[in-house]
Amino acid sequence: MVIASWNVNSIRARCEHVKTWLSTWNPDVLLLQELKAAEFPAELFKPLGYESAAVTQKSYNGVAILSRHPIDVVSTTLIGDERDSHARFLEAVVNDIRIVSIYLPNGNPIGSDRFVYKLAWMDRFHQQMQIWLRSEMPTLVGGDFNVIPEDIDCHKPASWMHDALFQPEPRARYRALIGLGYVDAFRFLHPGQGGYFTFWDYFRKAFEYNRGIRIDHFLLSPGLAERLESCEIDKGPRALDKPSDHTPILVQIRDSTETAR
DNA sequence: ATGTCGCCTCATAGGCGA
Repeated sequence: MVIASWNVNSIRARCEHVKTWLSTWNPDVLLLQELKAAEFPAELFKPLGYESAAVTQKSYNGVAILSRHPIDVVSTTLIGDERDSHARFLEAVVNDIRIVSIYLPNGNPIGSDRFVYKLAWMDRFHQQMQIWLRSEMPTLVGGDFNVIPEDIDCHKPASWMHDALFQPEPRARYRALIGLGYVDAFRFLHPGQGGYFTFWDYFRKAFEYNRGIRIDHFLLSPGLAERLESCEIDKGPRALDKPSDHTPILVQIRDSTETAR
């Protein structure tokens, strides 16, 4: 089973890119973030064989799950704060795997209310991740985590020193998720390898010089990590005309019936 | 500080968020 994730920075602006990419790769599941629209255009993807579920709000945020297989939506909100109205979380079950699409708060500037919200969101997320570990269901969380996990996950640490994505607090919280037993799919299969990014700024020819950051991640529960086959970043869409500032990341998961090698 | 996108509106320019 192939599962991909892509922050599209507006689904309206990127619908042609997404359709082309789906017909090229034919993933079983595609997680989307930053829809930036009140409605998700589900009908655009049905002719390609994808059903969808989405959590949306006007102008900001928004997450979705596209799938060739039936989607059973479990939750559209993150636990721990009923007043949190941001569209950043969608939990579903597809093919006996819990699949979660997240758009973690950016948190800039440091020290602002938005930074406080980011840390609180990560604390609530940690709680939810802990609860999931107690269930039988294998879990995959994918999306824009807005966290640069380590120094090798950015082109030049000095350039990100004053950015919320690179601060000790969110990075410690990301490490704590790994501490629970979750596996960062890309880093697990490509240990110690720098220069692999999922986001490049629109300005200063950042993509041309590969000045980027790795902030779109897949976290796999321990049992699911044993079935991890591959994890790759597809830089292709970032090179297109009118691109998103992010590019897709893909994981391949073996069927649970297949025997381990 | 700046760069560049995409969204929205006391809308065709400017503010906000990223």
